[in-house]
Amino acid sequence: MSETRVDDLFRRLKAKAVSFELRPGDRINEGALAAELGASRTPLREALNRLVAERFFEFRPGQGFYCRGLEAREIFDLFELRKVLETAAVRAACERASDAELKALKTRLNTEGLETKGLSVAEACARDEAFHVGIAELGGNAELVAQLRLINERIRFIRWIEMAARVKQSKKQHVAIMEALAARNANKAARLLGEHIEKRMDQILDSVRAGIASIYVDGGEVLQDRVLGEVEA
Amino acid sequence: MSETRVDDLFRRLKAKAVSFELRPGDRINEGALAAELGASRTPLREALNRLVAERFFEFRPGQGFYCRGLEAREIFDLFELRKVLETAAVRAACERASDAELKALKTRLNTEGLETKGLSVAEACARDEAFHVGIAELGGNAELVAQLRLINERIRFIRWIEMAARVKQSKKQHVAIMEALAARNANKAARLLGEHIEKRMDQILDSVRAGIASIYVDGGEVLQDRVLGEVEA
DNA sequence: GTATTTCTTTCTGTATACAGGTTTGCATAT
DNA sequence: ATATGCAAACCTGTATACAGAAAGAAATAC
Repeated sequence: MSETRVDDLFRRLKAKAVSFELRPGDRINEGALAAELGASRTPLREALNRLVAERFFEFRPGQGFYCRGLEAREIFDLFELRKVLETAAVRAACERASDAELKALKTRLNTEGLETKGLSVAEACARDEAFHVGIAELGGNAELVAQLRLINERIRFIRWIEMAARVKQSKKQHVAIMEALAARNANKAARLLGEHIEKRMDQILDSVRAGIASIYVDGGEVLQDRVLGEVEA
Repeated sequence: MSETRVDDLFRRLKAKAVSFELRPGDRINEGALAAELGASRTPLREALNRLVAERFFEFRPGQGFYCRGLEAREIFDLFELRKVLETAAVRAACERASDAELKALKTRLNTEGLETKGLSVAEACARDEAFHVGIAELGGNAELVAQLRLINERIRFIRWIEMAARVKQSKKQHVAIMEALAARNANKAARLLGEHIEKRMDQILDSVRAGIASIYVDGGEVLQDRVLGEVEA
């Protein structure tokens, strides 16, 4: 058996939760959802239990499963945590990465990391994430990378918001980070990366508010498919 | 319903996995384990699925669930990650914690954090963890704390080993860290805490080796119940 | 004696059934 | 009109049943 039904449900449910296609606080009707996804309740509940552990759903005894909320505080903490992990990883990368690895990352950034024109929000965001995860991987700590990946999934919706709303200046910052990393200047790389991630609380608050609006107006699925225009520098 | 059977199984299975009462690589026989725990396979599998997400078990399609391994590399990465999180948290605590919170932590350290004589390994280790988590909580990032707690569970066995094997000098270090924290000296607190956590790779390797021995000799359950003697300074 | 194949047994993967609790809607009373 | 109590519908929590795959054993061929 190459992929089990639980794994399939797990992925599909996570996608729904990441994009808030299931809205914050929504109670899950197991029977209905199982029917919709073409499975029975047993594997559905197994997948949901995994997702509870990953914080995409919560479980209330006697009441079943609920979609995660969208709390500004939680998002803020996750961004801060992301900054902690990524700055530590880039320092480690400055020490540990091989020249070949650094060169490969730089090449990847140049070939697929800088041009967002014509991409969907989801694709552009995926490339942004890929660069950041790419740095983290050079730090050589697999647990840190796994943790970062999980955090990225939980804040992805907010990054979609910011990507769609704001003109992006992150490309230049990415280049600058890459340069500091290539020069193995740990302090500079960590400082640049930290500043790059750092968002002011009210900005996250804005994004959360915009997120809630987008969820309840569009249904949320539209956002990720919006195509980025020429304007973005 | 106050506690569901899945939650109960979840806790009990996690305890077994933390202490390696289920040995690394052991295949789980669902029927047998369910009978042993007085439940049926359905809630057992739900609990196991949560624990897969928390990395205490792994799942191989068509073969079922396996107890996690005990890999030196993974332990090393987790210790490094713990250092990253805790040093970041103590810096945040220096900035954000209230005087009252700092005082309360210091009191707790003095009343229950320093005297290990007569305690079991598990109890002494729990107090050590409590102090570290207490610092992290003052940093004010709930996600970081949750992550740290999970890491602590995954490396608890190694800390038992080290607690049981080595004379502990950590008390003095705890006091010094607490002093730097109370003085809100972020750099010093972070440096001391980082050094306190840092283990050399070969030391972890030793502990992992000792752990594997202990698992297959004692069955592993004995270790945590050993009582600490007078010797430990 | 070793390797290979087949057969048997066992266990997993999932559906379904059923009991008990929870929610919801309605009716009644204040 | 709002609150309270009752009843019906629904949904969750868990056990069990069954099909199909994997592991193991036995037998045969080399």
